[in-house]
Amino acid sequence: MGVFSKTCEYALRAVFFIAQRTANGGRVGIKDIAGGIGSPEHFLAKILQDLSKRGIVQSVKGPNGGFYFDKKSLERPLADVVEAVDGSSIFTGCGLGLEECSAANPCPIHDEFMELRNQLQRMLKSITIGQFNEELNLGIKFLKR
Amino acid sequence: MGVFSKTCEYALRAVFFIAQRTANGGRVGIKDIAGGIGSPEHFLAKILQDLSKRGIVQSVKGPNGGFYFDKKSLERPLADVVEAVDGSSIFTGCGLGLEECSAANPCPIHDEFMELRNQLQRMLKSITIGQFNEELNLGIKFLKR
DNA sequence: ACAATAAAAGACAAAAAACTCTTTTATTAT
DNA sequence: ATAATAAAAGAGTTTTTTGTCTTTTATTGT
Repeated sequence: MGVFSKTCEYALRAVFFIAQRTANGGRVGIKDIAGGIGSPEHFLAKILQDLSKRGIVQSVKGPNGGFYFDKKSLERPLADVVEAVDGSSIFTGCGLGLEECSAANPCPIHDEFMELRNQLQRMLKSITIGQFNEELNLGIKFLKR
Repeated sequence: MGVFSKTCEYALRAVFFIAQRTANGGRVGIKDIAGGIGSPEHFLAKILQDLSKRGIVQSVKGPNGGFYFDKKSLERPLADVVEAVDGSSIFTGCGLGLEECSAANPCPIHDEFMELRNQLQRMLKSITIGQFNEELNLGIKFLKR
């Protein structure tokens, strides 16, 4: 098990892929995206449908249609994608799975975990969807394998 | 989804519980443990059987039997429990789920994630199973709810 | 208007994780 | 030796996650 669900991993990879491919206009189809990140096509389609409904990614149907990001969306932090897919519990939940874990009622590792989660949150809030377009173009960063 | 699997969360809570209850000798039965941490009894039994086979927790059958920790085991780091249950991929895996993510072939968030994982590992290696016995006794830290 | 295209939606199927119940085995006390 | 106890083991079921296939709807170019 990773930090994120598989669904969320696909979502993040897809989001980076779409950003890179549509930074200069145009759209990418689901087949290209799925191929480009190595994910099951129809499964990814569901994920992107959901992100589209939530307004995180843009899409149009029909010929020359596909997914893309507008300027504003490219500035969105990764945290928004993660929260949309996996929920916010990843930033707040207890490390030992306790429902009512809090500073007043802490599990043994409450403090240490809080720090970790805060670091994750800081990181995901500081990274934007469009941030790696160039490095992906240059082949310095990868989304497959 | 948490950082750990549900199975692992139960394991960690159980381990803390057993440590506290057997710090001064004796054993705890599975019913007490499951009740004490709020987990399904038979499911937890499986988990502890596995930890027992791996030598992380000690157990004896029969009357006055149950689970316990010997002195040495109390000094074990939490990382050992986590690795036994969830595997080591939690310390090494790619944040975006890529198989071949590495410094030479990095995903976009490779560096940031590595730091996070290292912090998790440091934390889990520095905390021991028996470390919270006193605070649990005093009712300062909790394993339920 | 019509055909082609591509996302959206719906209904499943497979696999994995989480959970339950029953039987067996080992240990202890009498 | 025997009965009681408690973990170990086995054989399931349920739920969640992941993945597939088909049909529908919206858009575009001719």
